[in-house]
Amino acid sequence: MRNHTIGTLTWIRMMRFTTQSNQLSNEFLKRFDLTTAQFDVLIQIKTYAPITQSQLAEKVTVTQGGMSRMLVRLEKEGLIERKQNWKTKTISLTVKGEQMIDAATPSQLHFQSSFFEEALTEEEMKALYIAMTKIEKHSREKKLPPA
Amino acid sequence: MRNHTIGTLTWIRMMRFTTQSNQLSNEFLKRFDLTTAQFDVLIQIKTYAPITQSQLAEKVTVTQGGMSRMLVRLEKEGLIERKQNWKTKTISLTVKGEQMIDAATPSQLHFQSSFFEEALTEEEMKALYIAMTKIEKHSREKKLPPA
DNA sequence: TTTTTTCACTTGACTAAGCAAGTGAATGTT
DNA sequence: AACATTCACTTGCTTAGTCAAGTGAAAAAA
Repeated sequence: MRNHTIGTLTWIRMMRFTTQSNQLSNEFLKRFDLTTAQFDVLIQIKTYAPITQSQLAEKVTVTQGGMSRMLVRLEKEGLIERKQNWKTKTISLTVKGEQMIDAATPSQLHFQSSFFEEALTEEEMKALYIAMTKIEKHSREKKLPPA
Repeated sequence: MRNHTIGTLTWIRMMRFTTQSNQLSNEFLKRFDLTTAQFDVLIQIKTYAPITQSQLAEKVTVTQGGMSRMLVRLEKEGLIERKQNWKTKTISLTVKGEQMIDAATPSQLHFQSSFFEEALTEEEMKALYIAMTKIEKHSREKKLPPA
């Protein structure tokens, strides 16, 4: 089991880190009665409202089905509103939703950054940012190798 | 909504990338009848067997409950065996499980690396590896800030 | 020896997501 | 006008995971 190249080691460290940091983030957001996934969706709505479900799904890398369910939960909690508009549903925040996201945003963004800021130097962070930008873009365009 | 520092931007790119790459990875592993989560668990078992459930859970950053469920599925598929040993259950691969993981490992590891290798230079990859090692370690030790 | 504690694992109720089939309204086609 | 297509969204079934309460057997305490 020494097939592990620098690439595969990076991959598993990144996977472990994201699950770990997601868990901590969820724990952190409990004080605002939100989950990481909900925070992510709400902040997109706040930025782009009014927006349709499919556009929203695209922005957070989720299928339409997943988005449909997420929005049902958020609507049940009274954080968002959906209006039927021609054949589209337009999504926007309720007052309650706006208050929650505004309350949570500063500390949550700060918490997210702290994972990097506490472990890296200024230059390392810049390099990491550039690398992630490239990798993320590449992965969006990547296609499966043939079987 | 311009609270976005380099840290928060890095965070969301990394999150988007990992979900994206997980999805592609799942699609890729379909040809071996596996999911990414299953591959991850099986390779740990192959490396560390015989191992207990809690140790395994720790290794893949999952709760004991989550591991219990995962192993039930893998056992139902006939990929692993669990033996009651004193109060512990010891997990090991079946022949079928061993065959599957051996068949999938080379291409899956190569596929994982390709996300980085195709988008970065040699130096960038090294720097990324070092950064991820630091960050991952830091996140394991990180504690929640006080409310 | 009985009782309590501890420990490894399981389970019920839940969030989150995927895929694929289904629904229902608007728009095109014949 | 009647039928077919497209499009945005929903829904059933499944994997994957969380938390917290529950189980059952071994070890420690009474």
